[in-house]
Formats: sequence, structure tokens, C-alpha cells
Amino acid sequence: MQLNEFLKITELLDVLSGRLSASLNRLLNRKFKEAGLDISSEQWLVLLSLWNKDKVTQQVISDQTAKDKASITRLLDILSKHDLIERRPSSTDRRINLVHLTERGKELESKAMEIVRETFNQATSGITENELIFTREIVCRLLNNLSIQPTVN
Amino acid sequence: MQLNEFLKITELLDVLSGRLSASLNRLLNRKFKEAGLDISSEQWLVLLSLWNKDKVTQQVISDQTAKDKASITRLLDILSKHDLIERRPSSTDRRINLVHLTERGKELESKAMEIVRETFNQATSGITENELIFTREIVCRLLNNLSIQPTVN
DNA sequence: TTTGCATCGTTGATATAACAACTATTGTCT
DNA sequence: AGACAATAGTTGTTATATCAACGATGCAAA
Repeated sequence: MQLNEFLKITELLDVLSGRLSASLNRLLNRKFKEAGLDISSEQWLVLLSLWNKDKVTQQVISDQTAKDKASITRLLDILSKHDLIERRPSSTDRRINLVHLTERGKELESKAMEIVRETFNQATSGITENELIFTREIVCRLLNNLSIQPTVN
Repeated sequence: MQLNEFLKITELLDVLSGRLSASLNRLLNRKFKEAGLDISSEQWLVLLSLWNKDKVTQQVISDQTAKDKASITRLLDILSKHDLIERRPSSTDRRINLVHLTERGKELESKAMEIVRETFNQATSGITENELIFTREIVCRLLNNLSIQPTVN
């Protein structure tokens, strides 16, 4: 039995198994709800992409969030129903939609990000910036090694 | 401080958003399928717990996998249907089931873990043991910070 | 120009996740 | 013993993720 390999598995299981992200998402979802914001952490991730750059195709959102096209379709369905985004067909390419933030969608940013900041501060309390940067570096390398996308587009 | 907070968010987003675990799970699922193993990465996580310690209650599995009791119920339904585990009512406490691995469930271990080892090796290629241990340490602290919430079960 | 392929988005099927409400037990306290 | 809380597991609902298949459109090569 290879001790090394077993070590790697157990050492990383909590990250890789999604325990950490699940905890964060649970917490975020509860805080959004408490604050009366009717969004999930997944919806927030989509909005984050749009707050960064608006009026993009669904494919772009899919790439930036690393979520499947089909997931984006359904997330946008909900966001649209809640009047946070709008799909507008492109005039030049009839295959694509450009996703626009509505006023409500734009207004949501400050409140939502305040909650996110608070949650991330809680998560990283007692951890130094250097430690975070180092961790991020390792995570990037892990991601590159795994480099696998959702269903090929 | 604004800048610091923003840094924390962007630095950690890939871990916390679940991008990493999603990538790993996608890859694991594909490899299991390619190898003809009819299990998902989530089911594997449950089996891992059982391979480590058999004949435990569903609650124990729930705790060890950090998954909701309801999720465990449904994962075990599938594993049971595929004849990998068996629920046996306890003779001393009629509330609980003891989850037993079947012969098929036991036999699956070597094949499945071979694939997992291979995948984890791929993920951690070029990363030293010390780096992994350090990362694990930070992840533990992040987890602790997140799970101290009063609203958590 | 037509044929064939790539791209964008949707839909269907199935699995998973979280929460809440529920049943059936067991344990505890008085 | 009886009341009541705690525990184990299930089920219903809603949201999400993945994969596969599909229709519509655009593009490029023969």
C-alpha cells in the first residue's frame, strides 16, 4: 500500500469532496435568506459574472462560472422570473442571447456583496493574506491538473 | 478594509465556489463510467466511509460524509438497488439501520480506489507533500470558521 | 451554392442537495 | 408510570448539475 498516495487522498478529501464549498454555500444561502435577498449562492455566482461584465452571451457566463450550459439556462430562467436579468436576442446573430441585468439586478449588487464580504471575512478569520495567496496558488495548480470542463461545447 | 476583503474573495473563489470539487467529481464520474463501474463520486464517498468501517448507522455515514441524512437515505437507496449495500435493522434499537456492505460492495473497493488514486495523483502532480499538508491546514481552518455558526445543526 | 460542420441555447432524464415536516422509536425527568 | 424531548430514518418540495439529444443558425469549404 502506497503511503504517499493514501496521504494525498486523505489530506485533500475535504477540499476535493466539496465539503468546504458546501459549507460556504449553505452559509451564504442562509444569510441571503435572512437578509431577505431571494437568491441562491449559485444564482449569486451568475450575477457576480454579470456585475463584472454585463450584456454577454450565455456561453460566456457558462465559461466564467465553470457551469454547464444547461445549468446556466435554468439559472437564468429563475433570475429572469425574479426580474433580475433579461435575455435579449442579438440583432446580428440569431443564435445568441445577450444577458442584461435589470435595474433590480444591478441594485442587488451592494447588498449581496456586503453579505458575501462578511461571510468571506468570517471564513478567513485568523488566516493571513500570505497563507491565502499560497493556498490559492496550490488550488490553481490542482485545477490545472484536473483541467476538465463541463460537457464540451 | 475594502482592498483586503476583495482580495480574499477573489483569491478563494475557486475553492469556495466549488469549482475544484466540481472538476474532480466530473473527472471521477467519467473515469468510473469508463471503467464500467456503475457508481457516482457521491456514492463512492459513501462507500469509502463503509470500506473504512462497515455496519454503521446511516447517521454515522451522514456525519462522516458531511451530507444531509436525507441525501444519505437516497444514496443508500441507489446503492442498495445496485446490490452494493444492505440495510439491516438493529435488533436492539428499532430506530436504526445498520448498513452492511454486500460482497459486491466489498469487491468494488480495489477497482474503485485504483481509479481514485490515479485521479488524485493526476490532481496533485507537481505538488509536494508539504504543500499539500499546508493547504490542508488552511482548509481545516476555513472549515472551522464556517461551521461555528449557531444555526448549523 | 450547397453541403457539412460548428456553435448557441433548450429540453428531457436522472442524480444530488438542502430544508422542513413527518413517523416511529428511545431516553429522560419528575 | 406518564409526559416530553431527542434521535433515526423517510418523504415531499424545490433547486441544481450532468449528460445526451435536439433545433436553429451561422460559417466555411468544395
